[in-house]
Amino acid sequence: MRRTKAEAALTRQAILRSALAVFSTRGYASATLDDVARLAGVTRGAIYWHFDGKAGLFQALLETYSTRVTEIFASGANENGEFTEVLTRLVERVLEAVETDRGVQAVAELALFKTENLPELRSVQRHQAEAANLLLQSVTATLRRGVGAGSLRPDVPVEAAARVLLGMINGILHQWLLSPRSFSLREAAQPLSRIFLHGLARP
Amino acid sequence: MRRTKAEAALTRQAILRSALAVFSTRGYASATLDDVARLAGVTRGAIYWHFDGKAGLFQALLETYSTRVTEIFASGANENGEFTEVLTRLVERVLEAVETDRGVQAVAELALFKTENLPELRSVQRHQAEAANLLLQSVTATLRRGVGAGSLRPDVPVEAAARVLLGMINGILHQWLLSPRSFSLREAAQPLSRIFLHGLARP
DNA sequence: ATTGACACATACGCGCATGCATGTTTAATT
DNA sequence: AATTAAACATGCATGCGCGTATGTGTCAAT
Repeated sequence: MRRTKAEAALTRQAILRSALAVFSTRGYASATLDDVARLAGVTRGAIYWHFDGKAGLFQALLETYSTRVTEIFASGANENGEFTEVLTRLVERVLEAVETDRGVQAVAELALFKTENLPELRSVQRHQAEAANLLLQSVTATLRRGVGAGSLRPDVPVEAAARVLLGMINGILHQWLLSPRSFSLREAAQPLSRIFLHGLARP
Repeated sequence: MRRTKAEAALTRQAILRSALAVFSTRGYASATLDDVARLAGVTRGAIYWHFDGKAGLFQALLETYSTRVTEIFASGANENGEFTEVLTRLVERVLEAVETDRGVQAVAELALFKTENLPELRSVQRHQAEAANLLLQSVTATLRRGVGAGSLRPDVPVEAAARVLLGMINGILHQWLLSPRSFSLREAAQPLSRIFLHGLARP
């Protein structure tokens, strides 16, 4: 059954797609590799060939979509313009990505709020924690630049403010993900993140 | 081995304490009833006598501590005084409870951010969702009263604002719980929630 | 004093998903 | 054309943790 390389890459993608669906509906612990395989139209043997067991599949899944989110953040942070506007747009970008892209949405749900701490997922968790810390440092630096440029009040505790800002995004995401999409992410978050950022601005 | 009623209640408490420790370190899925039993100095038989299996134990654990949190919320919401002050104090109360009480802390971690959606926990999840919705309605009503009393700007979207406020708390909690206690909850959150609430107040 | 229920301990069976060790076919290499 | 190895499928062994059934000793009541 040796398929061509293109076919192999295709089944790999199919496995990843199935894994996304199964993991996000059943959760990691309850999901079985057999479910993933059958949904992809293969057997567990294919999974063990392409990935390093269950944990390896999960990690590969997270990496696939986390790069997309980091791209969004990186592109947003390097924009120029009025300071508050830049951050507001950044928030909007991220939330829009989550709201429209089902893949990003499911992965965000898995990585942020369903992080089951099994021993086999230790390395995955460390990876996530590093990414979160990097993001915090990035936002902190952005706020610090805002203070330096004089557009924010000098007495703003930048790191704490960055935590609150990210926490706000996370919190909104949490609310939106667990309630059955009862409200629009952007419409709810945009004016209020503006309020918060406006509170940081110097009078 | 028929212990007296007092002794039985004691072992029940011991089981709950052990369950809290084991579930919060290993997570629900990875935790085993044998670990819980051995930590409590009993066997699995005792657990099955006092509780309805693994899911029942988990549910009982959550209920034990969730009542304490709802008490805090209820007591805070019925205070009177300047509107912004009341809400600020409420936020502070909740965060203080989480920061000081290890039990509340661990349960918050389990219930909010490690909610593994196994089929056996469906009823638990529904219970949590109901509680969250009730809380949202409560905060929304409080904000609406603030608008009615004229202390908040009339154009504030109350429900969205309530979501953001709760989301902010959740987000901060999330940050604080997963990072190794690298900052003080109250010190970080208090001034910034004040900023947000001040932004809602009418000029 | 005996009985019965209580509060567990012990023992058993059971399913189930994982990991690995093989087949088996076919594409690529020479 | 023959050999190699890729890309899986299949089968097997294994362990682990849950649920329950049953034992067992002790307290309370008659």
